[in-house]
Amino acid sequence: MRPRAFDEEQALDAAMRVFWEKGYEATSLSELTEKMNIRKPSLYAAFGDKRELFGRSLDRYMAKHLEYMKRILEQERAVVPAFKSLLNDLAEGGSAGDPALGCLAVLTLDELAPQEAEWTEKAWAHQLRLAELFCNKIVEGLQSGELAQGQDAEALGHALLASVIGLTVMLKTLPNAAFIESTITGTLTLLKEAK
Amino acid sequence: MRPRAFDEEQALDAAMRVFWEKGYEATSLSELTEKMNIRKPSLYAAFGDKRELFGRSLDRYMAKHLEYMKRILEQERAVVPAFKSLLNDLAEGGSAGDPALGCLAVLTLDELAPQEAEWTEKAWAHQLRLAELFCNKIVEGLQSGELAQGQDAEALGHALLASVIGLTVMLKTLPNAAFIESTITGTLTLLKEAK
DNA sequence: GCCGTTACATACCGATCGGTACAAAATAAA
DNA sequence: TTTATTTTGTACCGATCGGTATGTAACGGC
Repeated sequence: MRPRAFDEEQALDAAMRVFWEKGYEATSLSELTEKMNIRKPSLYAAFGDKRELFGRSLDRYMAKHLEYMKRILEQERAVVPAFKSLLNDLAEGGSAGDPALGCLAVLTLDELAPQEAEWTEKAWAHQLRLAELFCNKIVEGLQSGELAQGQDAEALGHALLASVIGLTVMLKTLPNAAFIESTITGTLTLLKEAK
Repeated sequence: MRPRAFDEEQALDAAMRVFWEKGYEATSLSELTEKMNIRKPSLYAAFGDKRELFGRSLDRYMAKHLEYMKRILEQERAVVPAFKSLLNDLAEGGSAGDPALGCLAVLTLDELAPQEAEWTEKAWAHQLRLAELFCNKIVEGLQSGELAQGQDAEALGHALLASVIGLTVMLKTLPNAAFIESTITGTLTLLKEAK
């Protein structure tokens, strides 16, 4: 039989990027086929309809994003420097190199909740995984003695998640660097180091 | 001449509510006219096109929202209880009584940035006003001696803004109350009280 | 070579999108 | 009561939306 003339993963990456930039509603089939460089029947044969394609794009995004966050937190042993580099990395555009892109999972929550339960639940599950990541890192810091005792790891992890989400949204408008830097400084005071 | 058969402010409120629930792209003229209870020619005569109507809805939202935030922060003299009640109020749905509604200004940033510069700048200006509100409140706390000295009011104010934005997005998916409570607890540790 | 099967590009579908032409209805001014 | 002016409801506009029917091109198996 005739083989695919396009690479499926590559096309999916292109679709993910468009959804990431524009969100679900503002993304048209025309733009998708253009950026994916395939025609509509090929798209429907390979990915189903627009909804299904978005679902797969979102899954792909979250998998990559989770790995990315994990890697950054693991690169630094110490907790505070780890979160510091995570926030700074966000401010510099993260894996995509563009701070104004924001986060597809956050955009999904904001744009599609509470109407599209299936996707917002997926996107929220991703946030829960991030929260767990953060909490674990903080627990490490408490056990190693880097962080001052008596802090609520779960509360701090959740608060850091909220901060990361907020910072991501802020960055979409490209506010001045000083504002972002100051926001990061303030956020990091959440974590009290042992003296 | 023939007078208007509808109340303009009331219609604008209805429009604001629809945009608030669905965002700009997912809101159709049909739904707008239905919820505003007017026909399309009346809408266009009174508000211009969809873009203009959204602009006026956003302005109205931001004005109300800013007043609302001001009022909450002013109700409590002390800084920490003030922010505590602000965050709890957010979690209970704020002025609209529905946590899942989120914030129209945040949705505008997330959905329309960086494509629609005019609106994202407006929505960002609103965040700056909120940041100033937060910073001022913190400065008060530092001057009154409620807060421990040596804290960076600006950094904390900005970090609180990020937290509020993040929390707002979280609430759109109605996660369980314990998670939210824990997030609020963690966020409030940003503010260190004098002993 | 041929055949069966699959992917391809073109051209098209009904529905809905944002937006408007038009004429009837309602009022204030004269 | 007439007239000038504005709003209203209906019915419609071209464009674009997401999605598909159809015929042809490109391959693997034989």
